[in-house]
Amino acid sequence: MKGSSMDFKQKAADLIVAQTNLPADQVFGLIERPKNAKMGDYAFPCFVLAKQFKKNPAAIAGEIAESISDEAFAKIVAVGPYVNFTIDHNLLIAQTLQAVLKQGQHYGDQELGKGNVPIDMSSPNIAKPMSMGHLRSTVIGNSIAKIFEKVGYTPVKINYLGDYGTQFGKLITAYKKWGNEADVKRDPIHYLFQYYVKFHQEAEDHPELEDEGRAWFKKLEDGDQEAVELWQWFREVSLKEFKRIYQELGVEFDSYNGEAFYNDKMDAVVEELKDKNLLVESRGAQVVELGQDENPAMILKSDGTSIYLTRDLAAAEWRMKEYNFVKMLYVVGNEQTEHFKQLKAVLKKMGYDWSDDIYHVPFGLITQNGKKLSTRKGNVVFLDQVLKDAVKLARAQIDAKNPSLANKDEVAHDVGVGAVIFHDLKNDRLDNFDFDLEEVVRFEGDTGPYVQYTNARAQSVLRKAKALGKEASLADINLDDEWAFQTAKDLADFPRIIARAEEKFEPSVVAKYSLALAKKFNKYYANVKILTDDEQLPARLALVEAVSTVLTEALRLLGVNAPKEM
RNA sequence: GGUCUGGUAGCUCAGCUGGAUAGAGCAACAGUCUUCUAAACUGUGGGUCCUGAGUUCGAAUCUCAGCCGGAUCACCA
Repeated sequence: MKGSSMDFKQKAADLIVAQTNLPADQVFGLIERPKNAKMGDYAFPCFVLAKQFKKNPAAIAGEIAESISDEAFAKIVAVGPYVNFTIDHNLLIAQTLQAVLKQGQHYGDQELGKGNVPIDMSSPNIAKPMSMGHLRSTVIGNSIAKIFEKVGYTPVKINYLGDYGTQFGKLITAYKKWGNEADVKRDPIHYLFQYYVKFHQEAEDHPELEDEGRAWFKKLEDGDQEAVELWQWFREVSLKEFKRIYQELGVEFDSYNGEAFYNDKMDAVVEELKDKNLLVESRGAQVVELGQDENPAMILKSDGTSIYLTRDLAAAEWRMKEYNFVKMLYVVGNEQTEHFKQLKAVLKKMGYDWSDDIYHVPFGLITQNGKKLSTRKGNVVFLDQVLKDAVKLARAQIDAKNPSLANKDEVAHDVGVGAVIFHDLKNDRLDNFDFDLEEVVRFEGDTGPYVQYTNARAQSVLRKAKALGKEASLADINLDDEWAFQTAKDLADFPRIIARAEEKFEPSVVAKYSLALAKKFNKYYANVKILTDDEQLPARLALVEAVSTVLTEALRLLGVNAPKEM
């Protein structure tokens, strides 16, 4: 934590402790940041001391402020009941820039834990297009993986594909009735999805279709050659399509073990539950009782077939054996909260204490025009289309703003896709939002492109400096303007921001931070002429370089590229 | 109805383990490009922090109750 503002807060706490004999951790906890920067950088409220010393807080603050001093602080004064500390600005700037430039992209790396952390994420269904909902799971999971990696863990990104289940019986039925091979080969997801939607429409008037679907699924389960071949084909072409989109998003997986992978592992779980006397018959089904107020966890339906909880139990056990995880995360919509409660509860009953290491990382629902998206009704927002539109808009923006840019297509991709990803990550995971393309693909204000643009400007300055034969230096830093200080203070916060994002499984913490830092730097840029040739030029360049380093790293943690020009 | 979750500016949202005049972005209006990329910066207007009690020296933040919205409540995933 060397070089961060942690040092200063700790220092302030130490000074208070030495003077008051209050417990160190209490003092540290009480120290806050004044909302108004003019008040100083840290403040210690003296209310708690009022009773102890039987004096009014303002008087106590005055006495404390007068009796302590330290070279780390330019000013320590009492304002009302507060002892306000003003950091030696240049000291903080110098320390922070030193830390960032020396550590480069590793600035902010920490050892908060270690071991494997499987992250169950994305998990689209075969033969269905990826929607904005899958985008959320994908980008949130991807970002959490990067954040966990930065603090010492080894993330394992698992794409738990929806590649099995009764819907494949329906799909086979639909394909055989209305489909043809050429269409599927040409545009697999599009046509397969069309068949699927048509099946549901037709089934409303012709319920016998459902029976046909069930029959085909039975055949699939029994290993019927035609059924298995069709299923494999559907899976293969779908996966190929998904991988294309993942490439667009810059997301890679460590495992594509989907639902089908666990088909042969469920019987063992059912046996285990029986052996442990946890299975009870209820209304013809086999369940695990979870207590008075809880719904029982269904393991086998009344027709004897398994259900997704059964499969998830098998998957959890298998993953424990395979990865010996220290934590396991499921990045799945909040509508499945109950399911994961049950999953954890059943594992606990089975005697697995590692159930406590499983976390459901839920996220809010995306609607369109206020209505819930429904795959079956064909009311979806296709992720593929959104990305295409975003890139196209970004390209138009470049043509308008920077027509001489060299690699326009590449940058348009980074900016367009970056805008979509950033938009999804900047708000609290649990917030619901209504999909609106214009809103998602914005380039101004609190957006990904704003952060990217800020970085591009910083890079531009560094390029120009290099052309002039100037470069950043940590020697003799003496930046005394307020904008530089505010920027440096944010830079110093980066390690703590990452720690908080990890603790809360919350990429938005990093996204908001990147916006705040970009804003501070833009003010600096607007008010300070960086490339003035004086003795502080190397110091200013050090600040610019540090900002670019941290912005780039923050964006990387979000899964967003940071082009050097745009 | 039970459980979970949310209610902050016209809109979308920040506000960390309670602390000093409640903050951004968008939208509106007014400025700033012969000067490091104006995808930026500056300024103006805009708020009963859902309501009511309680805890506290101090509450947007914690507790309880109520109102409103969302999710969910075993044989889909």
